[in-house]
Formats: sequence, structure tokens, C-alpha cells
Amino acid sequence: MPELPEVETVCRGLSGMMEGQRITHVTLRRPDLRIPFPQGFAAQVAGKKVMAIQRRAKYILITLEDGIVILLHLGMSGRIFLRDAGTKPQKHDHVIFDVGQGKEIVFNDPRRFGLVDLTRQDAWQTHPLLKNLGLEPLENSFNGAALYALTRKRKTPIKLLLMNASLIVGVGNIYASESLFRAGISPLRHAGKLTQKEADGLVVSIKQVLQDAIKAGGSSLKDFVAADGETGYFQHHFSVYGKEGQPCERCKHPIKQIKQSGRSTFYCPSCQK
DNA sequence: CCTTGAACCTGCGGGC
DNA sequence: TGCCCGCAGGTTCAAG
Repeated sequence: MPELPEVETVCRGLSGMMEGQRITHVTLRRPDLRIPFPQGFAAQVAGKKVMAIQRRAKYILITLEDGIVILLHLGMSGRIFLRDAGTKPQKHDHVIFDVGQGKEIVFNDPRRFGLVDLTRQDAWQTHPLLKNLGLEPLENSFNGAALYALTRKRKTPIKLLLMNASLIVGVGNIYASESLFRAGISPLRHAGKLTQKEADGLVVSIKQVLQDAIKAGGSSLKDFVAADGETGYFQHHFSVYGKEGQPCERCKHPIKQIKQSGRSTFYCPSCQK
């Protein structure tokens, strides 16, 4: 489920319900996800107050009162949601945070590509999984000049460059296709062949596509609190993703599906050049 | 350095 | 109905 907009939505939901609250108890229902849970995880977290919740790339960082930071990643299939404390655990409920007021926050992840780790407030940026991350697409440092510079001398298809997290974070398989459609650029174009003007337009498209999706998720934030844990992701409108064979909304030409580095790409061969 | 492909794991839908 | 295959929103690692 999670691309950047979903992670952002989850972060906002968590902020609203956890900041200032105390994590009274933690239950780990298996020893690991993508990596082992840290030694003494429950002991380092239980009883502490949540000071802040923020996002870096698709990682969620939960800062506790003593400077310990919980690092969460949802992988491909992870979900976080709130429910009544003591609810019978469901399949793939791996971590349960008791947050008082009769509520618990659940991390459920069928495929277990997600992860949970610990770091410190003054050291998270040098955490092995975070230290090589690229630009945040919604920040001002990600602009036309920056993208243009990143693309120089690179032969890789622009879609793959957008998804390279050591250059730009948070643009996953769905929004890479959607952004390129909005910008009118073929996913197959060699990155190094983009003009400055195209880079400018692509940056605008990426920001718009992500912001629109966040807005859609934000409007269903109430659902985050609901028991089903859905965030409105599937209700969001896509122009090309998953639309193979359907008429392009701009020119009616059929949307095409191809594979790039093993991942599906969708685009309109007529209006994306 | 850059690029590609496999790997991690479960669930679902399609075809036979 | 059941089995096998391919596919799925992410990321890391090894190999070329």
C-alpha cells in the first residue's frame, strides 16, 4: 500500500493520536520483519511519552521523551491502524503499541517487507538505512535545477531514475508513472536527454501528483482511526497506473503497459515523448 | 561507478 | 474445486 502520500497520511494520523501520549506497553508477535527487531525493543519503548512524529522518505520516525527514535517502514504491504486495546490479534499483526485510553496501535504486514528499528534523535540521519537517501520531493531543494543536475550523463530511463532513492526519495512505482504522464515525458527517455525545461515541468508534476494524493488521503484521515485501517489509497484516481488498454484521458490513445527493471510501467505512447 | 536481476514473503486472480 | 503461474504499492544485495 505505501508510497510517500500514504506514509505521509499515516504520519499525520499518528501525530494526532500519539503525540503527548505515553506508550504503556509493546507486544512483539514475532522476532523480525525484514530485519530482526532490536534487542530490548519493548523495554526501550514501554512507558515513554511520544514527543514527535516525522517522515523521512518512506520511513516513519517516532521520537520518544528520552531521545530514542522508533524507525518504522511499511514495505509493500504494511498498514498501521488504531483499534480498541485487547482486540484479538489478527493474522499478520506483528507489533502492537498500547497507547492508553483503551486504544492500541497495530502494525500489520502480510509480506513482512516492512521493518522496525531503533535509533537516536541525534543519530538517525546517519542510520545505515537513512544515510544515503536522496532529495525529498516536496521540499524546495527538489527543483528543476536539482533534477536537471541529477539527470546529467545518465543513460538510465527517466522512470528508473525517479525511483532511485539515493537520488530522489518517495517516488514509487505508481507515482513515477503518474508524474511522467502529467509531464508528457516517456518513461523510456534517457534521463540525460531531458532538457532543463522538461526537468522543470517534471518536478512540478511530481509535486502536484504527490500533493494531490496526500490531499485525497488526508480527506479520509478519519478512516485511519477506523478499525479497517484503510487510508483511501484505492479511492485515489490514477491516469495511467493499472489502465493498460484503456483510452488516455487526454488523447484517447490506449494506455500501454511495459516492464522496466522488472516493474510495470504504464504510459500513453501518443502524448508522452 | 552504473545497471540489472534476484531475493525477501504472502495473497490474490486467472487459466486450465 | 484445486493447482500452478504470474503479479503486487519497496528495498537491498550481488553480479556483470
